[in-house]
Amino acid sequence: MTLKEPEAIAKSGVEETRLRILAAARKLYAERGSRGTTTREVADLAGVNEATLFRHFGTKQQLLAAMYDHFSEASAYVSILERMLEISGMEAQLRFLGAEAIESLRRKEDLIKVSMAEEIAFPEAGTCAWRAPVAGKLMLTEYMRERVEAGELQGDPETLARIFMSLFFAYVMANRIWSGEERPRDSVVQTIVDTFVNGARPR
Amino acid sequence: MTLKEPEAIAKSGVEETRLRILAAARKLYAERGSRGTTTREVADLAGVNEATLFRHFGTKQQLLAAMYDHFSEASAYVSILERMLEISGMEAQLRFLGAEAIESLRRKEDLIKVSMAEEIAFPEAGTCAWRAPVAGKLMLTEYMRERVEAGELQGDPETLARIFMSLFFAYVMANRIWSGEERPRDSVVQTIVDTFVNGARPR
DNA sequence: GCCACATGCAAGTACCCGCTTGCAGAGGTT
DNA sequence: AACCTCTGCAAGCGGGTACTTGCATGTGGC
Repeated sequence: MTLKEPEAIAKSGVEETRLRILAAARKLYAERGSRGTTTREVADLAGVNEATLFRHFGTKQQLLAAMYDHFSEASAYVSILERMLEISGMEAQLRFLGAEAIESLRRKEDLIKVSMAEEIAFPEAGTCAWRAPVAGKLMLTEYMRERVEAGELQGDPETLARIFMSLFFAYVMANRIWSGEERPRDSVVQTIVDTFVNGARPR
Repeated sequence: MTLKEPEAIAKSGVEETRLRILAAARKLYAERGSRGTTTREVADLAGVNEATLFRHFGTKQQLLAAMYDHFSEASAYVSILERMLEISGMEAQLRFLGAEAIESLRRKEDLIKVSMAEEIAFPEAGTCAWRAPVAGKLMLTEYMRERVEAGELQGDPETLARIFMSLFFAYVMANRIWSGEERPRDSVVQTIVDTFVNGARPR
């Protein structure tokens, strides 16, 4: 612990402080929006002095941007796609993808709602929060194109991708409002994918 | 203009003031959220003194509630359902419904986003803003039940209703984020309804 | 021992916001 | 003319908020 990586130890403390602040910001911003949350509250929740918060991030808006950036998980989508392709059978692949989409959306539901509301006032944050879903849609469009060319699906690939994602997007976003009873996740995924692939017409 | 309806003339002026304030509140709240908007700004945009705003609505929160209440159009759904039932053929009915849903959602997109972001901080407003969609889903569930009993569709009616509405909900909400090119509305409706009824599998 | 640095602490600045108040004018009613 | 109601205007109150500053403390590296 003496001379390996000069400022690593100090940095690790610094980094942990940063992370605590970012986590606190996410929690409070998600609950009340960035405008409904004071920097003092964020600092308190992070167990940090307000001055420290400003020394790290400079501005409340820069803190917001840093938060979106840190929690966007844009890279996660690639690994999901890779794991999906290891599964055989289109419907099983789509079910896997749907389940992952629900998990991902649910994890970021709070951020998405905040960014929706603040996208006009603070557009950078909006684009940042949406970066991952947009990337996901691009990859899914490519997948749909292959399915269509293979004769397994029909229609415009981009529209298919959008419809597919819409189903899960709306399921998560509107869950609290529309839900009667909460159904188990796998059953929901099964129903949605089945309807997407086969439609609602009786067979 | 002398003695018909004693305070009607005065009231009409009063009513117009109220409406101007409500419209201004909607515009600004939609742009920046209720917390991001000051009562002074609302009053200015309405061309009204701030004191007048408070004399009308008492509190900023009461203004917000009054705004949701005024713009919710909860009654519109009944007439849409009635007009839909005059059309013959399930797919044509669903296309009509989808087109109306897009129009209605687009008109209220701003309010929905505001209420989404504020539903935790101010739940009453949320329920108020969602009253109309919830009522619409109930009616649509009933419709789906009839289609299923008639053998025209299969599945759980409530789930079918939810899937159907989700498709249009997400289409409007995520339009700005996902859109490549804007497609004509009727074409979009056609594609979505067709996929809902027949699925994406080639025929 | 000394330096560099991250942090806590306390106080403060300069503004902003929701909301109130008192007064005055304008319009219509009786 | 007397009155009532709606409104504008200007000032202000109390509290909050983003952000700053100066100083003290502790910790690890040289």
